[in-house]
Amino acid sequence: MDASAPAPLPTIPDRPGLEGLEDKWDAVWEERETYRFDRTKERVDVFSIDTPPPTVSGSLHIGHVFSYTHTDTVARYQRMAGREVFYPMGWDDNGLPTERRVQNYFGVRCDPSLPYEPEFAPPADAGDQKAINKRGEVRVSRPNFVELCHVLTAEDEKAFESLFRRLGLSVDWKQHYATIDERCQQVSQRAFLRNLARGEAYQIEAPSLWDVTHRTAVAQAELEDRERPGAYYRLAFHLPEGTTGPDGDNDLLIATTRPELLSACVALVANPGDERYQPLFGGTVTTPVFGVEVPVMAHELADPEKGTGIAMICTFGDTTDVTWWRELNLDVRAVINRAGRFNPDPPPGIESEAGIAAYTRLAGKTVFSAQEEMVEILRETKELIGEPEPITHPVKFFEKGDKPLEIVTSRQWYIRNGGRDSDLRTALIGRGDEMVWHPAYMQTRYTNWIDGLNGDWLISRQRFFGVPLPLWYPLDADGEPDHGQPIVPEEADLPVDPSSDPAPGYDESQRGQPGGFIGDTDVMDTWATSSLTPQIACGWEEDDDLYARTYPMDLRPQAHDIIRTWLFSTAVRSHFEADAAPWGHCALSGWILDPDRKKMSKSKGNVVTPVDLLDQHGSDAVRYWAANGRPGTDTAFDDGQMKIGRRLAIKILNASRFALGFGAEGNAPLEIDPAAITHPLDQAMLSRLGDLVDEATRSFEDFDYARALERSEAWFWSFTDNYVELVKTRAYEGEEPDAESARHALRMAISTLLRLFAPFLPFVTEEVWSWWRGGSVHRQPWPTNDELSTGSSVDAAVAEVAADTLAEIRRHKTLEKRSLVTPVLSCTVTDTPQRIALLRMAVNDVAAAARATSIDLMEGEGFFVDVKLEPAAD
RNA sequence: GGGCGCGUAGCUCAGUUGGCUAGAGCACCUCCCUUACAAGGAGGGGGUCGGGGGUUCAAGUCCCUCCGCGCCCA
Repeated sequence: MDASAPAPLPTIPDRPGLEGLEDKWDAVWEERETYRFDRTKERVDVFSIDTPPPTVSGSLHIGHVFSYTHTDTVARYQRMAGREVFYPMGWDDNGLPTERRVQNYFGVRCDPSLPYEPEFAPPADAGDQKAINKRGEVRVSRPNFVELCHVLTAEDEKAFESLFRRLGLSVDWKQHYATIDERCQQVSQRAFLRNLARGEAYQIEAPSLWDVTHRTAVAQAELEDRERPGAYYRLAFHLPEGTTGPDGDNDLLIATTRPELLSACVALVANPGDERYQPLFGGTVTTPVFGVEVPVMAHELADPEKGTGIAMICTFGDTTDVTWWRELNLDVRAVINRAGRFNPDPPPGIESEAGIAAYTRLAGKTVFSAQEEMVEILRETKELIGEPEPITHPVKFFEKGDKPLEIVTSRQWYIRNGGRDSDLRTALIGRGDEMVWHPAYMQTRYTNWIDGLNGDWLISRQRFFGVPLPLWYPLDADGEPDHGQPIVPEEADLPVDPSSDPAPGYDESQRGQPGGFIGDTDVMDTWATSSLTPQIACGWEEDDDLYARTYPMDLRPQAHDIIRTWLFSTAVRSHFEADAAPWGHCALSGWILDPDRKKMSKSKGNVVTPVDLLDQHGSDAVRYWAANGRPGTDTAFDDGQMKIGRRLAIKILNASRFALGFGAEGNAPLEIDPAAITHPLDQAMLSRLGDLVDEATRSFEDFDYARALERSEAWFWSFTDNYVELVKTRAYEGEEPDAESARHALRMAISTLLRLFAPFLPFVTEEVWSWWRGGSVHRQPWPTNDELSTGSSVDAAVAEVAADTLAEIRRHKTLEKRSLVTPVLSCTVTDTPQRIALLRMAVNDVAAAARATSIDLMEGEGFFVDVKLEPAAD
């Protein structure tokens, strides 16, 4: 194995550089299988990582480099710390972004009712927008569409893999998956069928959030609020003859932002404590224009402060309407269809001639124009009171949509997630306690999200590119489907596509025929598949041996904005499937904040891509910047940090060249013999290095890679500025055994430092390691304090006292504006007896580094250095 | 409106269970070609730690409150 490979004869380059290291070492690592997972290792020795599969149809951006580097530093540490790292890579190509891209690129449209065409070839004019516009879209079956998705995503995946290799991710590239590939579909469908069999998945006809552009249902987790201008319209409802309302007349004013839904009004509602409306509860009023009699109800959710304090309930204007409708057992008066337009016929209850006439003016209109029309009608009937009052208010959108969501009633599939079941909710919140959160406060977001759920997880989508729901429905003698009796496939037959595969027990010719079957045309939500990445990566139900060695996984790294979606849904699936938390740790990375980036791209006319950054600064330098971003913390894009990282890498090259130069001309490998390290200053330095190793190890065990880097870096610069300068003369020309002590200590320090930096700067550390050591630095054991022991009990403060003294002499020279090589004629150091005793052990090194022939030591009260320099030449 | 996070030098940020004169890097200024490194080195200036109050022998750190910024949820 790598770790025990024999050390080669040293080859220290004269002018070491960083250029070309990425390509060189990526090829070597691949060839030597440096990061290959050894699946003979037992679970206890494995560290498995549930890598986020990036959306390949999106563009590569600097955020990928940022968070994936964080994970890689941890992976590399764990590998060196002796765990066998299971680090697969997945690609997320399932879902709407890919669907759009494939449609546009190939000029095709998916039609799930079409049968699969085995001979279908991708259109020859793919990518040629003009030609596609000319010929128009070609309709293809869903399996053919999915094939096209594979063709295009394969290209995208290459770009991602290339970037990630270049970045030096220590991924095992033999282990990979794509969320639309056959294996993932199989896992996704199998998990769904098991949910179904256990009653965790169910279908129901219910109002659900609906995006009219994409014509699909969406889940609560996919919502976002956007501020939109709107207005309060005050409408006059009419009280029964002879009664008066709070305003003392026969009318009852309600304020609404959606007057167009008046025809869908099924009740009015006010807060039970609202004295203005208490006399009306239990009674009825008549709607303006349509003349429908609706009840006046009381409900806690009605806000007395909002509008006139009484609201109209419509089926359905928003999610509160759904709650009221459900809890108050109201009628349905649906008016908006799946295209976001008003139905052709008035809803039940509208019977008056005037009402029907008014509705006819709305029929077929979009929500937007229906509102204009409705307001016009209300003006005509003088039932719009006063002028609309403009406001801005939050409106719910599908996160990928650009029109406000509507609510329509449809048959959809759900997976239970605690949104309607407090026991399950408690259990899922409890799963959060089984994971260690990095940083810890991120768990609050998880808990809060679950606490705020108000329904189960809607997983069916009326889209094409996704994993199909593995279901068929029998058709009765009239050709009507019986949704209550779904037909499921055998697990052995997965994956299935019900739009092209016949239902078990039926023949394809019976599709759509009375007495035959139809396939469910829906696909599952993307998250319904990506919530199974631990099962997918670990070989659930297809490779029990691998599964036993890797699941539950050790680490889920991800961005904090998708706790509510990816993290939570994964916890749901593992809870049901394995009765376990999916991981022991989850690490949430922050975002890249870059207010100036837009400016840059505007003024310079080009966007900085990750590949450009790697080209410009080198991978180690970019990784250095990324690794400085603390767990969970948003970080500014800063190419200044990349320059510093580059400098650090160069410094490592040069310091190593110096430290390893002694004895490198010989015909033997360089040795590190702790017994040869006899000088107190060398022993003190290594003792301090041991402290650093302890701290870096603690930090990494706590997933705080940024601290490990910061401390190692600070230590290293101090090492080169002080220790290296102090021992330089002794190492070059000192007497034995002191000279050998310095040389062995330098080698031991470099060996340790290379390993401490290896997780951050994999290329430069590997390069230097190859000069004089065998195997890959990335397969070496993580350094320990023990291995740095020289068996001495020297007070490590020797190193500080010597460095302090040297610094004073340097300061003196600098303030005199003299070169640091200016000879010191005489020098007297006064310090406390303890410190003088320590300094005495290293005073020869200090004198040599200071260019002093001798240094006098005096015991006194405090630290003072008296220096006389050789007079300047002129 | 609720929850979470943040506010420390011109900039980007460290600062652990409260504990010496609050740190680093970048930027700025001065000096230095010194055989690992000028893609370097030595030094210097720069902060009432967002405001106020409290606890304590001691507060950047703990508590309260206010202000500002960001994210999530209603």
